[in-house]
Amino acid sequence: MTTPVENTEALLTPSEVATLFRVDPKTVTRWAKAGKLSSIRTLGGHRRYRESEVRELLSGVPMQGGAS
Amino acid sequence: MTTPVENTEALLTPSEVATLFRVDPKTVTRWAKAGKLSSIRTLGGHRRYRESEVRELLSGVPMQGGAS
DNA sequence: TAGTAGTGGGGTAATTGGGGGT
DNA sequence: CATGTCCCAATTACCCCACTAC
Repeated sequence: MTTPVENTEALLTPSEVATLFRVDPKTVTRWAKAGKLSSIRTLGGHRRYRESEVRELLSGVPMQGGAS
Repeated sequence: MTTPVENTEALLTPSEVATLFRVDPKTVTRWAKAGKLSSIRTLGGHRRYRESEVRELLSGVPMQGGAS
């Protein structure tokens, strides 16, 4: 709340997301490539994922915009 | 390393649940479709099952307050 | 600066999903 | 009605090595 310059969203590493979904870290990377998961790249090229988004996906929240 | 993720429920793969119940993985899928078993889908469409729920079922004490 | 763990990238085998039939 | 097995296509898991993160 009173934290200065604090707009940082909690980020998760590929292995952490993989543990949450009970899948392989490589699979999480695949989801990011497919655009199914928002990924933030580090300056070195590694990916970080938003904890809030991951939790919504785990909660069974349907994807937005997707209609058929 | 810090572990900001602690709200994690242990998940099981279809084959693991099938092994525990001594049935075919397809059968576990049937149970999920029938709503007899809570299932969490991966972003690729594969199902993951809650270990706690499976254990309750294996114990012969099905959860009545479970979310569908 | 060095060292260990994790990650990215590509490729291949195993598992899973869905429908249909016994 | 419930389960096991067939088909196929898609997704996932594990193999390698090079680079990043801490």
